[in-house]
Amino acid sequence: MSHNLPPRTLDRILIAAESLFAEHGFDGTTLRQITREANVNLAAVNYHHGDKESLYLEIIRRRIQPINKTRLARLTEVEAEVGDRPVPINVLFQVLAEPIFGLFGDADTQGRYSARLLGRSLVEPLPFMEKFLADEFQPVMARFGQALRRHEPTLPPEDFLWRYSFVVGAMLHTLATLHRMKFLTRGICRDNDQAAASSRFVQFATDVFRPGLPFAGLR
Amino acid sequence: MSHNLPPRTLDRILIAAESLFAEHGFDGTTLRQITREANVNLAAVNYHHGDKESLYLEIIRRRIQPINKTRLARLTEVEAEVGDRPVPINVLFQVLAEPIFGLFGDADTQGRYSARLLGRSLVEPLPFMEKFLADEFQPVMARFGQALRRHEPTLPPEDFLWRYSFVVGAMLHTLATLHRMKFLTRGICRDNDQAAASSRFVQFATDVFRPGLPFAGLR
DNA sequence: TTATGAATAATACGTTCGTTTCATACTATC
DNA sequence: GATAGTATGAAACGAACGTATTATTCATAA
Repeated sequence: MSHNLPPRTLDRILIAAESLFAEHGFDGTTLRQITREANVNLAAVNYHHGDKESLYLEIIRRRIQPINKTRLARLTEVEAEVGDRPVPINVLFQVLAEPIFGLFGDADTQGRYSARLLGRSLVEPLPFMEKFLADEFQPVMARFGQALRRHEPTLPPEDFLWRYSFVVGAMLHTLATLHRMKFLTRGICRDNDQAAASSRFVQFATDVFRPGLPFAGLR
Repeated sequence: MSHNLPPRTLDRILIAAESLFAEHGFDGTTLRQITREANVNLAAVNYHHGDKESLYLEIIRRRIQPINKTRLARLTEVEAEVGDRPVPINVLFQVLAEPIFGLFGDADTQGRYSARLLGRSLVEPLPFMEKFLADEFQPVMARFGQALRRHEPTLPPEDFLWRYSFVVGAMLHTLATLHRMKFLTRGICRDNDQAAASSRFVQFATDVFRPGLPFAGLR
């Protein structure tokens, strides 16, 4: 009944679990690690969140749902602004990328783990979350794909999808590895540089889909 | 009792473990699954390969070492062919991509698991293999980066590395998800289509690094 | 205050994990 | 054919796993 109480325990579990899942994966993380890190009793996870899979799914859901909601809302906005004309490619990728890269921009360091976990779990989804992810991303991908497709209406779907797959791969890889960008670039690029990642990815994706690139009709 | 001649115990373990690790990850795979799948005794893994981490590292090593060796050899070849001129970008990416995408081309289906496992373990390397991977990829990345850099000599290193990171991400993502390309594209693209993935990726990466793209000097 | 249901804590349960032990079977050399 | 060295098999180890059970504390409504 007392839902007005500060649910400190419940949130501390989510926070601790998120960072541990991001670092060690689902199978590499134990409930004992989580409860120790969250400073709660071992039984608290099962009491509040059910089993381990439910906890994991809840963590993913509470991050990705607001992001996809924002994406759809912004897409509706920009589509209204341009009227009948197609939404510019760079705007489309801003709409797609900025909400999820925005995770890195949280005041604390939690957002880094959120983004890393999303990147990890979207590449190789665990069996128990396949259906959730399919339902969750279907509307976004459908509307976004349609909007992007207007810039390449004559391109065979296969060509379009290959390019799209490469670009999504680049985005997910960035989410999953932005925390060790400095190591990967031998000190040149900074770790967790949300602004750079977001703007550079948008520019990258925009150029990939800019009509008239030589490879558009090569094959 | 009955002992198959060609595949010895040691090899059967490697084969079975590779596919299981590719599907379920390191922590998601148990030695009992592996030995059951390989039809060998549970103790055989520890007897032949030491502990679980050593087995995993050996599986990665025996796939990536020939690939990197081939990459370096081919790079030497093409560099000799062009003399003082830079190696064309598309040739560079052929050298980088074709050996690893070639894994999919094995007669049996084992290569699919090899590629998928490499894609997975190169994105989020397990702690115990960080050093091996760093040593393994250092020569390849150094020589390849130098060769590619000759096409963009004035580009700031940071710009170059961001683009490179996106392209590598696209490649690794392709390796990790090529087995469900049909699902991801709603039936349009085929699963495990090595030829398409390889040639399209080379074309994609070549266009990304083609000099004179608008975003090269935008920021 | 007391009654009551929710939250926390302590602990135990049954499994399964990676690894080890030790006995047995095989293979090649003399 | 005995023997030594290698490989396999059956079983068990302690530790750690996810989850369940039970008891206790706490906050609030009656």
